[in-house]
Amino acid sequence: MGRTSEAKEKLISSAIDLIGQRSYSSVGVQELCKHAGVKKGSFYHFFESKKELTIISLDVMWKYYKENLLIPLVESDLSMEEKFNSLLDKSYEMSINSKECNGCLTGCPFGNLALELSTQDEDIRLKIEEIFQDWINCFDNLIKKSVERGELPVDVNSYATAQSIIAYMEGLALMGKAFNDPEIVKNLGCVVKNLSICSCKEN
Amino acid sequence: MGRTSEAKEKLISSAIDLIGQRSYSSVGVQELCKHAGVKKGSFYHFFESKKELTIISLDVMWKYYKENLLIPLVESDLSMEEKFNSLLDKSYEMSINSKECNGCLTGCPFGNLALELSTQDEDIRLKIEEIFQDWINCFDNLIKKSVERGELPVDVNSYATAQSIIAYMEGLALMGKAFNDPEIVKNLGCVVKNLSICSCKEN
DNA sequence: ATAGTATTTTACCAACTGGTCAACTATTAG
DNA sequence: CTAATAGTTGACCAGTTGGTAAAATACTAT
Repeated sequence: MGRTSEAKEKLISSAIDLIGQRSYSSVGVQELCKHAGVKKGSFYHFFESKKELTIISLDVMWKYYKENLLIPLVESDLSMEEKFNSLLDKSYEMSINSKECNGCLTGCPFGNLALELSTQDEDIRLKIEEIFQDWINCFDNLIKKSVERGELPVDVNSYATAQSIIAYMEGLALMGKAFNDPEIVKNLGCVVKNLSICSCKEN
Repeated sequence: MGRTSEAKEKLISSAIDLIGQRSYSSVGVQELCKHAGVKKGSFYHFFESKKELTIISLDVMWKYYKENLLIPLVESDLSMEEKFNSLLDKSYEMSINSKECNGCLTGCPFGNLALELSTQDEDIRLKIEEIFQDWINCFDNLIKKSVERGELPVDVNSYATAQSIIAYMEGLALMGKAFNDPEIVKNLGCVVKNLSICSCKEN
């Protein structure tokens, strides 16, 4: 009953766009509303706060990334090395695209908000932790399967390796953003395979 | 002539404290002044803007880190592996300390501001780029000397390796902060030596 | 057709933002 | 002792912040 609305979806995608390109605190509710073509009253009809919208946006982004990139890749019949190479390629491609569209690298939205807000907002930190945890589990499974297939020695610590790879990818995104240079993301990408091959043994 | 003042130094160290623990945009000029015990008028007597204070604070922090940690370590007679281990230990120690004092990991002040502001303020991004560049050059020299001493094969790309190590350290700091867990910094630290040993060959 | 409801709109709030300015005061070199 | 100067103070600015509340409106299921 009552009328329908696209305001909620429009606000979520505005949040993804604007906060992704800049930061949480540089984007106000006002600007979010203007960008979405929605009045402030409607904002607070659908969301109890800017923080709630941000947490929902994080979920939407993660779900999208996972379903459209991660899962298809994990389920492909590429070798583990090819899978990580493909992921790094995508990373590079997104950097190039970001620079063309916005003039600068926006980096990883999860890493961005992790560094901006982890010390200030425990709810947002927990959401990001949950996302990273899910991400780590994906890679952990991928590496375990790779061990089963004999691509990797049996004594690798798959969990620590998964963590390391994500840490390294986040570090790459950070350096790329700091230098505003997609080539950094490309040139350092090759290291990932070594991380997985020779890094984390069980102890 | 005229009177002397400690206001400038007090404001710089307040900026290092407050912005380091939270973020650039969550700390206002007002709070900075209150923390430093200085009136707003004095703030703008010494700094033309919050941004200028931030850039000066970045310089002060980097100078301190370089002179008190990096240079002594580079000039020590430890092996390269021991040097990086020592650096990671320091990183872990600082995480532990940060958690005890503030209840959370504050991470790397350069990485924090890089992700928060790189897309928004080109002057601050350039200052951070300059700092990272200096950092990379330090590690590059260290690795080159290590090659000369025969600790590393002659075909390593010292510059790319230096970049990778810093990227990985920043990634570690990010994950530690996101999980609010110093043990992440510790457990993944061991990977750094593999990065330098088997990662970046010239091509 | 209409009752009920989901959404939209507008006006509003106090607190705070970064920044300005002119008057005032303490100090120091000559 | 004094004049020039460096530093301090508090009042002020316009614009913005996240958030509220109630009335108006458009839609939808019956």
